[in-house]
Amino acid sequence: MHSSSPQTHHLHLLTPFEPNSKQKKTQFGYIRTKTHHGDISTYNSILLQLTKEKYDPILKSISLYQELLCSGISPNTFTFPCLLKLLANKCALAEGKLIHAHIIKLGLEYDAYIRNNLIRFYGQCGDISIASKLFDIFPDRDIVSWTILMSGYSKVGMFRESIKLFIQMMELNLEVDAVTVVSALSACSRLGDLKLGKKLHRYIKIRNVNLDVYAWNALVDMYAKCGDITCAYDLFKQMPERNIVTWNSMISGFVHAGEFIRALSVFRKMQNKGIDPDHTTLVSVLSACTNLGALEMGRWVHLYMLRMGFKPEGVLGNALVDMYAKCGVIDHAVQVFEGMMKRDVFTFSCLIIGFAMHGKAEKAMDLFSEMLTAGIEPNEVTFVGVLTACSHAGLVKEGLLQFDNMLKIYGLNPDVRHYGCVVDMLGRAGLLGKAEEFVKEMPIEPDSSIWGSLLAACKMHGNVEMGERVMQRALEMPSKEDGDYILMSNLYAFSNRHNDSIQVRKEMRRNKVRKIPGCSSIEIDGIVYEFRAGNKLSL
DNA sequence: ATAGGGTTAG
Repeated sequence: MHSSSPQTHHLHLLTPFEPNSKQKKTQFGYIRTKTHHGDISTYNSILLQLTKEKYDPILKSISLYQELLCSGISPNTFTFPCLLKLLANKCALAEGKLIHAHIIKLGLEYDAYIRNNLIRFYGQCGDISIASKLFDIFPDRDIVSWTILMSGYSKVGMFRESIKLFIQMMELNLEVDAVTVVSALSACSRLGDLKLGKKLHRYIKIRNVNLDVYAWNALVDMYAKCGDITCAYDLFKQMPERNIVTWNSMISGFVHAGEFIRALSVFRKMQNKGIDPDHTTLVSVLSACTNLGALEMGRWVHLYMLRMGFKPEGVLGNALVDMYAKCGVIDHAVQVFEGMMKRDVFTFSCLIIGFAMHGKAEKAMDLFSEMLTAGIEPNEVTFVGVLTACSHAGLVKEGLLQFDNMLKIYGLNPDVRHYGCVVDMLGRAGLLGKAEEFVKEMPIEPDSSIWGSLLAACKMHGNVEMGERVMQRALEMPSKEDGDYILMSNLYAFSNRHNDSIQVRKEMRRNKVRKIPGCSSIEIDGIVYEFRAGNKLSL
């Protein structure tokens, strides 16, 4: 692993700094001392301007700094925050360390702005240990230092550490503001720890923190991601001001909670308020459509995108491919896929799963090869698609090989989904003994879906003896599946053991296992309605 | 003149 940044070639520009020398030596020899931009404040304002540019003007900023040094001008406390911000955005760790040395040499390391920017710089560049060390030795850390370090931890996925800092602030009774609160809450969202989230919320109320729309959004998101969608929606309704992110958080919150109809209903409310959806909104809306099989609504999103000039690229493109693939219009999924400029592991995985689900195993496997050829590393989900394809096509040998390759070649640990695919594959192929053996030797605890697959295989091949054995194991599971009873009952019936068949049905009723009420959705004129068996149509 | 925050797919 090489840790050298791609900007290393600029390093020679940053020669050892001597503020008062008239000439600067670089690898290219002596550079004339000449002021191009006047005094230090002019340089600073140009640097500040650069931090606001859309593109990454790292070359420009470094050469500007270089020019400044060569002009014999001393950088001051206003120079470095801008410079560090520019370098942080590019993760130019090596250059930043040099700048850090310059800062120390100039004795500017005790400036609060510079210290905080250094912490931020190291945090952004992924060297969180340096960031935290700086924070620790910083005598005058303020609320900004705390927040910056919290963000640094979150950036590298150390959410517990991030929240630990907030708790420390609570214990020290330090002032917290809306920005600090956002950092803590978003770390909590990522952890999905509702208990912790509630604790933070209580503290926010006790301290009477003045919440702005960012903080409200973070609260809504925290409750949604931690599984309390009711509370999230209550806060959403009572918050004083909403923006597009608020709506997006609420829609994605409902999607996350599996409440797809309510997600679309919030989307409709958003439109009624005249708020135009952005990319993020459409991704969540497409996800809801995918899960509902709401093809017409999905098509509408696609048309809307075309009308508004939203390119089907990146996350949005992937969501569109997924929607078409799962809603049964595989040809459109392929069209969108082919129209995309860049395809990543998501794009490929969506289409591979799509092909596999449509019984097009060969296409799925071809696409998998194409993906590998393109140098895209597969992940766990890719293999769910690959194994599903093998299972449906009866490609047992290939499937077992791919299952083996997961860990051997790609270092991916198979989870219960993958084991389920293999059981399904062996079972469908009639290799019941092998399937049972495979389940016995699984390094993870089989769940009810595994037993279900095995039982389905027994039913398919009329193996009562094994079916009884499997059923026994299925009944040991904490959640009894109605499908298992029905499979077993049908297996008996198929084998002319009608009394046993009736017994199983009776036992199912005795154990109060009911077929889960059919819950589905339909679209009428592109409006998605949900209905449950026995219930009235409800929006 | 300079520093900290939110939403997105399989």
